[in-house]
Amino acid sequence: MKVKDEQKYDRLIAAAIDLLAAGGLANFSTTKVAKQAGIPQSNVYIYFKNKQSLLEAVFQATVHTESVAVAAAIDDNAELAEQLAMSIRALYDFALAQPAVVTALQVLTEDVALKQKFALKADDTANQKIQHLLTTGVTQNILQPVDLNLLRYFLTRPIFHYAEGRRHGLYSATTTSIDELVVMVMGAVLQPTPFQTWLQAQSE
Amino acid sequence: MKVKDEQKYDRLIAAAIDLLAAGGLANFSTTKVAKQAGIPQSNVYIYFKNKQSLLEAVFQATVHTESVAVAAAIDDNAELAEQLAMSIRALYDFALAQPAVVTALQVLTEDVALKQKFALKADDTANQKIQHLLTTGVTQNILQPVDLNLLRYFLTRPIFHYAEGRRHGLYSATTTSIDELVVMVMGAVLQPTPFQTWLQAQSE
Amino acid sequence: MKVKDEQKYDRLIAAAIDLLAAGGLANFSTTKVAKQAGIPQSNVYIYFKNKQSLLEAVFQATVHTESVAVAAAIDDNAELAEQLAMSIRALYDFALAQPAVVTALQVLTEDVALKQKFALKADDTANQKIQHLLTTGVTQNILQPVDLNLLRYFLTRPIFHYAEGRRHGLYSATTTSIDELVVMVMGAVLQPTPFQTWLQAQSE
Amino acid sequence: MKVKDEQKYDRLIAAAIDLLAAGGLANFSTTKVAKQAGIPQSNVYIYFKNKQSLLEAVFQATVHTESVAVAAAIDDNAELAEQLAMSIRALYDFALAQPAVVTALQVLTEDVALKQKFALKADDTANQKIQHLLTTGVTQNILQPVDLNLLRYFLTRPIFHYAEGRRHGLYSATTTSIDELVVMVMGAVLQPTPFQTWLQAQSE
DNA sequence: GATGAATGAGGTTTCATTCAT
DNA sequence: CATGAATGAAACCTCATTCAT
Repeated sequence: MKVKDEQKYDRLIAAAIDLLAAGGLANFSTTKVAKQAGIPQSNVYIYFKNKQSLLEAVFQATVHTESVAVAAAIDDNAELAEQLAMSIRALYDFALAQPAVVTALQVLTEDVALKQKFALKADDTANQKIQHLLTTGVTQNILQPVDLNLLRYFLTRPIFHYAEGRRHGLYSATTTSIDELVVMVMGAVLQPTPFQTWLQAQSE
Repeated sequence: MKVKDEQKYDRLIAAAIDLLAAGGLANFSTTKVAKQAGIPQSNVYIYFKNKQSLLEAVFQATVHTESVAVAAAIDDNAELAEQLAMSIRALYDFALAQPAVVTALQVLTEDVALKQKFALKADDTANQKIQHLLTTGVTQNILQPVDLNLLRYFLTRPIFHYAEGRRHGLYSATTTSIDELVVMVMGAVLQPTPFQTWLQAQSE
Repeated sequence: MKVKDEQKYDRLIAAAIDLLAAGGLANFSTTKVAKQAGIPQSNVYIYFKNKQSLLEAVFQATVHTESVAVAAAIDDNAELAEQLAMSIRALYDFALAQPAVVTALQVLTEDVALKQKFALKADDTANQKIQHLLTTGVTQNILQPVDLNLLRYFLTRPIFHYAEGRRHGLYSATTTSIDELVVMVMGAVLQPTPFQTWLQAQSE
Repeated sequence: MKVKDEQKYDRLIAAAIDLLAAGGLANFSTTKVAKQAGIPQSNVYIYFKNKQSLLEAVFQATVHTESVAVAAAIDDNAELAEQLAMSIRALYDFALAQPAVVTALQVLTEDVALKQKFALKADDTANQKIQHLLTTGVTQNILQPVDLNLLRYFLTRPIFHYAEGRRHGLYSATTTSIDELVVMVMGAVLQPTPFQTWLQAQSE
């Protein structure tokens, strides 16, 4: 089942991302993916076992792309809180640069029927780095002592939402800036005292 | 579109909610809705112009139910910050009590293809009450001075996410309590100083 | 089954004519007729036994309207050939004045499934007058000695076709005038010698 | 849309022609076509993009068949007027030999909703030949100086009408012969003088 | 491995007609 | 008589998946 022509494989993934971003899961079909990729319909089943399997691959690909973009933007030498702020801004930039990837990822993550069906690849180093950042933050009493999934939720979903809102004109830089969003997210994930500290560091 | 037999209308809405909650938009069909409601499929078109129109009705119904539940739980005499905290808890209770309604609402709100296609009914008084709360909060420099949509996002989505996580075992009361979630959300939406004030009021 | 509210009856007929003219039999339905007439769907079955019966009534109505218009325009004192020419021009004027009626009639007459299912009302005096004209013409060796139906075909269909062509820009007055069409039709229905005579009378 | 199994394609076209001839556009459906062709309904969409596209293919096929039959019967060495007379008789013979093809073509040509939606294939040589005949006739002052579409109308529709009338008993050889029809059509399309000339040539 | 063909199920919508009120 | 509701059939079209070449 694996990959003779890697170029076609990639084209299928890319087409699937575009399709998901444009119409959501409800309008997603192997037929459309193949057409968009310029590949015969039945070829989808050479590269993927079935529709579900294709979606899983899309999930892995988008998570990975996003993690890499975010991890790359983090300065390891900065304060932990500052590293988080950086990750938020990086995610925002990424969401503006690659809206389809982000939207596709959101579609897949949000879907009721697929929820938690997808297992994250354990060996994604970029992903691990971010995970490590959170663990450390909790241990050092900088971050709220809650489940990492919840922290991650606050650090991603609102940013996706805001980025999409900006792209579609729901938000504008004047009514709601990215700086304000960063403050809000930091206010949620940081413990009160580190939050104050971080705020003062910002205003200097 | 005048409806005599309101009972069937209601059954269709209820069936649609259940279906959306169970399978998302991708697995939603008028055929299934009708079957679930125990009604011939073509009857759906007596009560609704088309599929889209049915979804719109579901949207209105779920928004309304949720707004009512939340608005009812708010004590008008409490401090504004405290009213917000109440609304968060009310929303959480509602999400646990009526998970299907909340999930259906989320499915409809989150969908790429439908996004912002649905117009909120302007005359929903429960909804207006919450909107008013936010406006006042911003004017009085208690809430972050951002677009009301973004405030509302923070005040709903994370709660839905957490409630669903609790229901599915992703979160448990010991690793992450609702109290902690309330603090996080308040940290996001309140301005730093009112946040501090509110925190102290909590610990007393 | 017959007609309490004659106004609604007429509205249904008129709506049916418009519908047939706009979309042909393939897009004709009792649902659409009722909607166009602003009348509840099920009311169609008060005024007409069924769809077929409604179409039959439309047929009678359109044939009658057309016959009256044509018959009224014929000068009984003119030469027989000239009377025919008048009828051609009258039909053309009528087709331009009431395109929907003419098109609906054509749709009904041309349809394979209905063909010759409709019996012409025998008591239509306007219709009888034209029929009489043709009989006389054949008897007097002015018209070609063929079946009256065929004469009538030549005296109507090409005119409908031309009128519609004019309305839709297929023909224009400069490339093909109504005068030329009259000559062609007269050339078809008149016997050669009367045709020559008629032609000379024209040029004087 | 490349077709391997041309046999099924042809069967679909043939089934469509029969269906159109039997019931007109109003009773035409892909379901029925498929059933008549002995093929699953969804297979229609392997060979044709949609219903409209199937009808277009039927149109091309019938026009082509008819043009070929007519063109083949024309003796290039005969007088132009005589060639036209030949084409009329050829069309009549064709209409008797292949009534379904002719009726289907008429149904498609006459329909209000489809009118002028179908583009004639420019590369149909048989069709071109007839068109050339008409152009020449007009240039040489043999045919009436009108739009070619109108000439073509007179040279086809009445013949179809007559042939169908014969088949259904509306006309019989004794009341109205094909010879008489030829004279009528020639009287319509020829200019008066060539018409006289042609008539005399006939009686010799 | 690649591809066009095949297929049966399912989806949305419209319809003609009937019925109860 | 008028009308909204009801219904089952049928229409068009798309899909996921399999198969033969």
